[in-house]
Amino acid sequence: MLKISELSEQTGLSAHTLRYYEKHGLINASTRSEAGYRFYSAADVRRVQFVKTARNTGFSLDDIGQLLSIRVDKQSHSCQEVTDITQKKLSEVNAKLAELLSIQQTLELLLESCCGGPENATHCSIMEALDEGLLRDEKKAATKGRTR
Amino acid sequence: MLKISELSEQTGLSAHTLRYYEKHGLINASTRSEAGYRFYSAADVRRVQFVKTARNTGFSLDDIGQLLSIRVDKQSHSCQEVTDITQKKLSEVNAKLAELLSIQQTLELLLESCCGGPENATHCSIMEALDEGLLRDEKKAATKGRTR
DNA sequence: GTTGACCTTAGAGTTAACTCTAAGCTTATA
DNA sequence: TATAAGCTTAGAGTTAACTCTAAGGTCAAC
Repeated sequence: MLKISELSEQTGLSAHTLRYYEKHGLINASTRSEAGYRFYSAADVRRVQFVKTARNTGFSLDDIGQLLSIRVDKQSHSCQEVTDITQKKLSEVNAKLAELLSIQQTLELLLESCCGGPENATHCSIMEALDEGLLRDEKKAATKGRTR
Repeated sequence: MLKISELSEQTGLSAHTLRYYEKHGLINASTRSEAGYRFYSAADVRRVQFVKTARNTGFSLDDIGQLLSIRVDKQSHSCQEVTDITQKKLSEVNAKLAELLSIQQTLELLLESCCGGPENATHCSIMEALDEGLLRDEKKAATKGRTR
């Protein structure tokens, strides 16, 4: 049986976070001392590690709540329920990735366009691009054609 | 001169958001009516559009505050200041991308490993992987070798 | 002159996942 | 036995960027 500080050490989660997870119904100490101190069994530790792994895999605490309720009674749940949760998360991740990749590309283009030197920013092409809404790069390519 | 609702329509930002940006020092209505109504000039509108573009490019409101203070006095600032802000943002984006790509890969592996069917989750490989900390895939490859 | 749409402000609420604080027990060590 | 480290709870604070509410003033139209 581990005290909360020992569980914290084993899992790398702070005691605060462990209590927070408990308050949100994700984990529990299967016993308490007379004085109310939490004591964690080996099964408790495995559950906490499950939560940590799921967290590292990008699942929200809400998702993890669902996964845990499947975990404690696997017979009553299907693989499809598990893949549904996983697929939903993957879709979210893919959406976020698409957004970030677009931003990354824009930032790289901006950095390429600017000298980055000590001269003053009067003609800074990053500032100009932001002023013109970025997209005008294409729209104005014919009309104005300013690059670099 | 535009009223706030008209500016909202032109920019796609809600009147609430425009007031929020003002409260945080990003924008301003250059004049007010006697009754206190905000009126935005063409220059005001361009500034708001700059903010919106920068926002779409991933910059935080804090970053944008810095960019705006360069924008109003370009002579006193260098291109390097602008690229520094941009580079910092790109680094953040790259870090986030790396994290998300790793999560994406993990989720894809999980989905590949599971049948996703209506059978019960007793032997669900996603649940098993989360139970075992995912990484054990490699570590245990020699000892146990459970895959699929 | 009275609706109704629009404007104002200050300030509270939202989201997610912590993170920290305060006030007060408990336990181990010297 | 006294001190310090560690535990308890309830609840507040943090972050970012909104988003909404309440209470009330203004303005154009009928």
